[in-house]
Amino acid sequence: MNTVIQYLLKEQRLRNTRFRQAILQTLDHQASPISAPDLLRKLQISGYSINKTTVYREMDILLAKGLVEEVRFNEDVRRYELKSAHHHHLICQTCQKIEEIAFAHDLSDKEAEILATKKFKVLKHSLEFFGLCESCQKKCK
Amino acid sequence: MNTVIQYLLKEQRLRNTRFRQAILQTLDHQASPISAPDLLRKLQISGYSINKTTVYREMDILLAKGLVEEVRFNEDVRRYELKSAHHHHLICQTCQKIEEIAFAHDLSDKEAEILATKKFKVLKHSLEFFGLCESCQKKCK
DNA sequence: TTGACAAATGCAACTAAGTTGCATAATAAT
DNA sequence: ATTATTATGCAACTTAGTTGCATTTGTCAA
Repeated sequence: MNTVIQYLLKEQRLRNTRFRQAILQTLDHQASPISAPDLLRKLQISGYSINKTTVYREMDILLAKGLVEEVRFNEDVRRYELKSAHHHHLICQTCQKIEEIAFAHDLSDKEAEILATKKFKVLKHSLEFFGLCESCQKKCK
Repeated sequence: MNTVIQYLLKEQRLRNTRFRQAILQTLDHQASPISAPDLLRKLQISGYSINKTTVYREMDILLAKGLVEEVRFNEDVRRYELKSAHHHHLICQTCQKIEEIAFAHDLSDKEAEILATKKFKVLKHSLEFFGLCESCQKKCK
């Protein structure tokens, strides 16, 4: 299995279980953030007889250890992605396709301004764009 | 009751019912976005014997008619606020206090860039800041 | 290698948000 | 007042997420 993942587990003192491996592998191969229910289904289809409690608890652990990041779009579910470079998303409101964007836009000046004027210490932010992807724009014409 | 609300209802051809009035008044007096369950509780405490189905359906209607806006923080509930000037929020991760910020930051250049490079037409965005409010910063020291 | 301890897992029962179908009540226009 | 339309209540439902407790599994030291 992925040696980077192996290393991260060692570093965080997390046991190297088959489910944890499978979850991290799946997240790694994922092009966009996935929800716990989707992850569960995906793993079960792949032959793992894993329980939903395990998936939810695992996401909590990985979040706490800083291996994954939680994002939330305009949905009733939380989504997760491996923590890497901080990025944002384009969410199509028609076909629900989610695309990541490497975002050059820097908000640290803004966050400094918020601290100065509002005395609020920003620890993280979320910035997501909702609209129409290229193919859905064409369909709507 | 508020004549602005009255006017909006006329304009949108929405019936002027006591529940709709109460919901709009409540939203109007709200300093930050409120969830449907909270809104329901608030109305019931105020003496309205209103059903949760009504509240949920009402929010759908007001959303569709463009009278309210839906926002979502890192929670399992949707929140609603009267649609006015577009603004963003500071959400304290310790005491959960939510503050609105009138945000001078303009993202339309960014959205134009996204259209040009990604062919994605942005219809709306969400930008929220999570961190520590002034008093929680002091407590954590 | 083995034994012991801590971490991981399954199961069942639970909470809470949000939805739906259908019957009834209230509103607005004529 | 009559009528068509919209709003509402109720009950039953779906789904995400949580919790307590019993059991299994991984890790590490002896």
